[in-house]
Amino acid sequence: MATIKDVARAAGVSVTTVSATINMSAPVSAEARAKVLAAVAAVGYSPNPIARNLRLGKSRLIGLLVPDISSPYAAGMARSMQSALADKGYSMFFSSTQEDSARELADIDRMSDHMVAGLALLPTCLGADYAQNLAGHITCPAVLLDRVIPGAPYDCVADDNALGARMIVRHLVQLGHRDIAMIAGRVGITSSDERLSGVRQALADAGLALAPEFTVTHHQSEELAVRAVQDLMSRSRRPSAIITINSAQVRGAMRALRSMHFRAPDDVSLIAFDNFHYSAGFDPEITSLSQDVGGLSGAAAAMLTERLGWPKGEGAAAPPPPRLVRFAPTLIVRSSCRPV
Amino acid sequence: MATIKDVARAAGVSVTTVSATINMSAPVSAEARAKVLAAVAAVGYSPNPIARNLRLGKSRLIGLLVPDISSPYAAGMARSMQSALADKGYSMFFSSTQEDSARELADIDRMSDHMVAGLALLPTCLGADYAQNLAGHITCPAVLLDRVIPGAPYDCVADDNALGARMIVRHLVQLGHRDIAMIAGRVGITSSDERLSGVRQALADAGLALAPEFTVTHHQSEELAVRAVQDLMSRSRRPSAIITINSAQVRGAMRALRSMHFRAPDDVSLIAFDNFHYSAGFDPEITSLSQDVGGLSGAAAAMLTERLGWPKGEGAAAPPPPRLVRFAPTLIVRSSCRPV
DNA sequence: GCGCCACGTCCTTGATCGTTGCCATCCACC
DNA sequence: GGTGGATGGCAACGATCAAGGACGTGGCGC
Repeated sequence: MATIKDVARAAGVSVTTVSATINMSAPVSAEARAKVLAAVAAVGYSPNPIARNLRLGKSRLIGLLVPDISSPYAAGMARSMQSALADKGYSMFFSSTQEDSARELADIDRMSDHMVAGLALLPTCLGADYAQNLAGHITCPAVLLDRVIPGAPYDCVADDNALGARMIVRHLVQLGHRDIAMIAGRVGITSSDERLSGVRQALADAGLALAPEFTVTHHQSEELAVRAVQDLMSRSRRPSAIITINSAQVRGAMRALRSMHFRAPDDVSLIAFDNFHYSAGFDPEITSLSQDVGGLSGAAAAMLTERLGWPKGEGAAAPPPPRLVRFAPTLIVRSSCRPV
Repeated sequence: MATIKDVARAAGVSVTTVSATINMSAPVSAEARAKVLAAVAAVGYSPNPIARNLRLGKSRLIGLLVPDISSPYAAGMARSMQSALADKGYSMFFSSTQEDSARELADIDRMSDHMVAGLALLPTCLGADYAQNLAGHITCPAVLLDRVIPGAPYDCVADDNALGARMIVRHLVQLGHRDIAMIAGRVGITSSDERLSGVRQALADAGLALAPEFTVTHHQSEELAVRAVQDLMSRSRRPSAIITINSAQVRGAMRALRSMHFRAPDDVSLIAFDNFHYSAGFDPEITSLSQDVGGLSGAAAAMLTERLGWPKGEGAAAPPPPRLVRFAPTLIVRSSCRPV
């Protein structure tokens, strides 16, 4: 490992000159610059980011935390963000927090120890005083993905769930559905809450209502969706359509229907807030909202890097206040919904 | 940020004593230890890993690189490895290389600059002299995931593809299939090559053969699988069963069949080397091999940490030679295959 | 015209970031 | 006096940055 000293020796200049050349932090004569660049090439020098980070007290590292990297939504986010940030010269720290907020906070701490410049967080939203806990651990600019934490001082990118809800409800209502059930997620996760209240509102606008016995809120796992759908479909009065909020629930719903020898859309229509690669492989193919994961990730990366590059100091303009950007989903009509 | 000096001042001892207490690198009296620990708690000290890494020339960081984090296989690996390594106090650097070996090598370099202790790599296996290129960039212990690079000086965990092939072939042959087609992946990726040659061998053992016109090798994308299956199924002589090597190909195969108004297993049986969450949501549910991703990841993490902890120096035993560990898959019989 | 000072440019010396490890020192005890 | 455990001082690790030196140039006063 060649160090800056080796370069200085090879170039016959001081380490400061080498540093100034590389970082363009001070004027260097053309002659000296040429000698330095030649020496850099000759000894195969690449700056040691560890030493630089120590000296500067900051790094070009971004921490990414998601509850479960196995979910297509999180994986898509991770892929796009990593790509976008790598293009801007950032490397990525990663943690799949397994829906465990203690782990999440601990990993944020570890990342902070490594002086990450920023964080991208799909938050677990678990535990009392979650927002406050988070604030106690995050010491750098952060961007929240998918889930809003009201009042938190971070940029946030999210789906336009109210719009998505209107799209879904309009589609179902146009098909004549009135007995609509919804399986939402854990209360307190805004993406789920917004989808639920959006559906409620959209139904109200259409003169309909989401019956309490047709409303399920719980953790969004496949198993619980299986039970929820089995329960819904064994009632004397059954829904004619079921809305789910993510891909795991779609899997669960399909399994539940099959176990009861029901079929979508013959016995019940199925529609989801979340599209995924496999939607098209199901039979029926699942009508679903496609969330703009690429758009979200791009915006998140852009907002984060904007904040990281914000000039500091006396004369500098104040950074923008926390922003919330929403992206419109697209309804992909496939074959899992049919007219009543 | 409290530093070790703050602790030393608060405890009334030297920084050396604080360091010795924390690292247990030298004997410290019970009295001093108590003072140090109290001071650590009082000032809220946490060691600065950057400074430590600089000083020691190594870190507790592991780099993970996969071609595409969106694939369930890679995501499962990432999740398990991150979890296992976090438990041992390692943090994770992450890169989704987008099936681009230049990016892969560049990211390995960046990770090396950050003095990662080890690498976990699901290699792209792309480009001429791939193994040699890799060797030129990897400067720390590494473990290869899923894809073997023959002769490379790294531990490797992989599926037992020969066994998997025998299981698949036995299942199909028992159902009376003789006209079997296989869609493999890019040549040069051992997991694909082994699956193909394993199927060939297993068929040969059963007195059958894989017809050249029923053998497709290409990059393992969904789109190419669509075309391959459309092609296979538009022949005058059609296969009675199709074997695919991964989940993207299953999606493609399902789409192709639907586009031609065929149905599995009525018109053709379908079986896959790779199980995934969504296999059960498909109709038919896909009969597939479940690869032991958890086992693979656990072994990979264990082998890597074993090497990282290997004592160095004169008297120490030599580290083990590169090891290749294979994990047996399980055949999950679902409803996508039927007797001829 | 000469000498001095001021100034700008380019470069170097030396301190520093927080940590660890080598070595010297100190004290108590045999 | 030797031994050995406990502790502190100091120099690194590789980089950046503040301060100041060297040097050439130009303006100005005598």
